[in-house]
Amino acid sequence: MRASSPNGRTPGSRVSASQLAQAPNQAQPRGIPEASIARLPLYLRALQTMADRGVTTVSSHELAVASGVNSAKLRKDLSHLGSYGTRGVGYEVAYLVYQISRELGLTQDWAVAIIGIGNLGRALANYGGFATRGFRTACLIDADPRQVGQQVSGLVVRHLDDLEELIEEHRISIGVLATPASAAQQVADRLVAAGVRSVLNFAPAVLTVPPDVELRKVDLSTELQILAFHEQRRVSSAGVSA
Amino acid sequence: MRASSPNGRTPGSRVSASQLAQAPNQAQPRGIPEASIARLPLYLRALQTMADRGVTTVSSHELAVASGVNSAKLRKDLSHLGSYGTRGVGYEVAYLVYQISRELGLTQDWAVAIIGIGNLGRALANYGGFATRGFRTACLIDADPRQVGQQVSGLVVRHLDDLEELIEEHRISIGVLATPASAAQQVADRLVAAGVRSVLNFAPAVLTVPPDVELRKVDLSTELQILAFHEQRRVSSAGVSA
DNA sequence: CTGCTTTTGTGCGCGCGTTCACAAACAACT
DNA sequence: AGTTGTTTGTGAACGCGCGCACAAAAGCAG
Repeated sequence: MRASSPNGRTPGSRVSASQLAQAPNQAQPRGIPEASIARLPLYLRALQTMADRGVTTVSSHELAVASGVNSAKLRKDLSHLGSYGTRGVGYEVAYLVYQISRELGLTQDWAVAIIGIGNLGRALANYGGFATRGFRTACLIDADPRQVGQQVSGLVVRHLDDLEELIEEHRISIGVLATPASAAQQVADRLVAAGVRSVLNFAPAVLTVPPDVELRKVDLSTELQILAFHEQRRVSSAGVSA
Repeated sequence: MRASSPNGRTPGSRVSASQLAQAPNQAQPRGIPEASIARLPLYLRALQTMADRGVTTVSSHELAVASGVNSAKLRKDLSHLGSYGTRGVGYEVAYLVYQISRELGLTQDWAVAIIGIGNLGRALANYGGFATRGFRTACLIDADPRQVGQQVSGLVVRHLDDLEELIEEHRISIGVLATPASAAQQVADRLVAAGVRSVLNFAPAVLTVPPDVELRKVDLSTELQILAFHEQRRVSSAGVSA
């Protein structure tokens, strides 16, 4: 086996104002740490893989290795959603899958709208990982008249003008922004105004949304730049390979 | 103006074993905190936008607002790469752009290989954000014979069999994995064996790499699941809107 | 040259998250 | 039933990162 990968971090930046400086961060009914929540999808995927292989029971150590995290961290994460393990045995895979799915809200289906049907938007529309995890891509929206009317992944691309109407019609709860950076804030504003309170932003722009809107951001080039930093440090500290 | 977005987090999970438990984490020559590095690309983008608008000088507060972070945090981040500000005035935009670029290693160009030319791989290949930031997509690789030979974004897709050869030929330093989850580990192994020490993984799989390889992960569906969690909590704590 | 304003750079405290380490709990076996 | 072995759940310590708040520094005005 290879070296373990013990160090997981929050995957994706939470940009929402869920814990402002002056907000006393009042204890929620079920206060699961944000860092734990970010790892639940990881566990869920590992568990589903195991379930597919017919595994019925798993220890914290096995699941930790499969998820690439520390086993103590894993147990603490799971303990936040109740005591679903049996000491001396481990966890029942199927039951744990259900509990995590329930906690993440994946037992219901969420209607997702993708705005910006460029290369990335099209990739997201075709991405199978959404549908299998309780997310339903309900509508595709673009501002370019040449895109409108085209069929992508079984859906007809609609025009940005109809955004508000489409959101209400399809009961969209999550908006995915794959627009150019210049249009992102404007579209985000309209999404928020139309009632969407969860936004996933792929556009390379800093967005501002009201505090009650959850905004997450994925920046592809940022990731590459962080890699470049480490690569560069390696090169400069070692010798330059001519 | 809108509500500020004060809370930035590490954008993307660092999965590499750069700080193992027993490793004493020896002080590097230039020990810039990982959290700071992750924000540098953010500052850089804001600064370049300002430079394009002709702004020559910027205060920490202005730049902080444009980047969506706290101004003290911003100053501390910048202080890690030297004292490039003038008290009472601010920072010179052009000089700061240069310093951050240099620190991130963006003054040299990095050859990137994208493996897996499906929807996502194609989107990445066409993504303009890479080229403008010092990254050069040097080759596209796929295992599917039907993809091989096709032209995508000005490059001909090559077969996975030639991976090692292509990496050496193009002096690839960064590998981007956009393969199905089932193939990701196998390809990662070959990348590492061929000398690639920076890997960006888009496949929904937990990869294991040697400790000296920097592995970062972007998981699209994980982000959606985290959004779903918050959305669900909102729904369950408030009343259900019939 | 002196005093006032602005903005950087940073010392310090605080809170969160991670990890170790151990006791409680359960199964299996004699 | 008692004993042994395994694994969970968690108390406690540690370290990192964030943000406040302030002193040092630079410009500017008179």
